[in-house]
Amino acid sequence: MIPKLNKSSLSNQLIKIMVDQIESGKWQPGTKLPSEIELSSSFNVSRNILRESMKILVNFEILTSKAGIGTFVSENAIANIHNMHFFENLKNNSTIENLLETRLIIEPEMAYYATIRSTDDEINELELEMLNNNIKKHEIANFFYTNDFDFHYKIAQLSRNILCANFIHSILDELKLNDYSKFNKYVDKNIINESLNNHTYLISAMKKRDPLLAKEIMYNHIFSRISIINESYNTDMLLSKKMEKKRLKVKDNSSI
Amino acid sequence: MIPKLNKSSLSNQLIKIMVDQIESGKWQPGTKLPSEIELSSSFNVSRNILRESMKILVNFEILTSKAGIGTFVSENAIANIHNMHFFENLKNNSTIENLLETRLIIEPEMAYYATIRSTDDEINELELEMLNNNIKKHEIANFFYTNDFDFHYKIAQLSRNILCANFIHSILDELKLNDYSKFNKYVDKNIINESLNNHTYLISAMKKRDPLLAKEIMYNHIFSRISIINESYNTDMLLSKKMEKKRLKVKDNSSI
DNA sequence: ATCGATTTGTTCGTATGTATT
DNA sequence: CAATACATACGAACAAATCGA
Repeated sequence: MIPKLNKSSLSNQLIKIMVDQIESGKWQPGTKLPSEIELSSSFNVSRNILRESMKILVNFEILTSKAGIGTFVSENAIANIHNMHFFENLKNNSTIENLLETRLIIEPEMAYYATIRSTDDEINELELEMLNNNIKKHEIANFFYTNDFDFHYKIAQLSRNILCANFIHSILDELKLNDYSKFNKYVDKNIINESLNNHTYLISAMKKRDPLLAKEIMYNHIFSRISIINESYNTDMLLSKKMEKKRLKVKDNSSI
Repeated sequence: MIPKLNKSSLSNQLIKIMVDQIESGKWQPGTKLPSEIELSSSFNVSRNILRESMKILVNFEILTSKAGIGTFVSENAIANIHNMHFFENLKNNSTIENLLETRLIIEPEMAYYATIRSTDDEINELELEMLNNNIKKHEIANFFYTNDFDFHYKIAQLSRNILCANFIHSILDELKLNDYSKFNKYVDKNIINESLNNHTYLISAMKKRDPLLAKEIMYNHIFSRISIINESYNTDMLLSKKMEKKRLKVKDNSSI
């Protein structure tokens, strides 16, 4: 039941052609394009199909159309083409190594900023939701990971850095889609409980308003999770990070 | 000569409506939509307009169309809606504080990974380009910032983390667009030279294959740049980061 | 200020190719 | 094979916005 590949519809080909025109500098930012009728005849397609392609580029703000005047290459077309490529890579070319490594880079900082910027009420609410989810996971282990991602996304939101929060949201989504099953394969009760303890520990750090501790907990939390997957896959992706870890002085967690 | 706001074209309204349908759960992932004819008549628009809207959602992989079968809500529609929102926020709702803070979060790690993953040839090439750009900047100070961004983007590329590299690329683009002039306003010869020294220093750390040093240099480099802007704007955005800096032990740079 | 030319925005009718039954 | 349902694609037309004479 695998559907055929799209073999690139006409409008997709048109998009590529037009983006190439801009990237190659033949269509400079600010210049006015030929009219839709001219373009459609020169591309040898109907005006409707051309419009469908242009609508997508307009949506990315690579082109801008003004009724009665014409269509222009937008002033920041190149930046928006980068954005489009970024978006495409996020969907299609993201490896699990890249995704996990990105979490390791960003999420500890999210914990840091969440700790210094969230209100007491927000922390309490986060704790409540976590406790509720912990109860649920004892019933259905599968649900645990969904909630785990939720917890991480909420931390990112509390950081007040919308960009990074959105980025992490997309990263977590992508992990859910690509490797949800693989994640679950290597999970047992002990790991779940360790993960939950980390969450509890992190919240306590936030309550103490100790951002550096929160950052460290988040780092170790994600790192240990990656290590499990890493060992299972027997890859060497994070070997260097492991070396770094030895050089970090890790605080004593026994106080909790 | 300011053009009127679009007052949301028909297709834009349609996109919003359809995304709402999916986000609210009325259109579940995997379900088949009514045919284009039915939809266009129930939305009271022509088929072409409907198709223009659907093309955009198909492009985001929120919907998928199969000729002869129909259009479906894609299985990972919600994730892709997040991506779409992420993309919109990146374009429209990114503040300079968010952008700069994101650089401070990610770029030091990019320097870290670039140091352990780039080849000797790549480092040499980077150095050559930097030296060439340094000569140029002495002639036209304005060009300096473009080249500065280029340098930072190349470091990110060398990290081999495509996701973060793309992200940083978009961030840098956004900064160029939004605040290029403001950046330049507070720049004098001394700052440019300090910046150049940082770049040289960073490359030397990469050559020594000292990732932690590279990371620290990058952090301090971006931090000091932000501080300049920060002081000029007299905001308190990075107050907490300043406090943290006091707690970091900074290596002695005199060896260079 | 009106008119006409140009261009995008929108609609309708129709034909074709593809998959299901 | 035939009938059906649907997306894909084309062409002609009108509406609305804009600009210049």
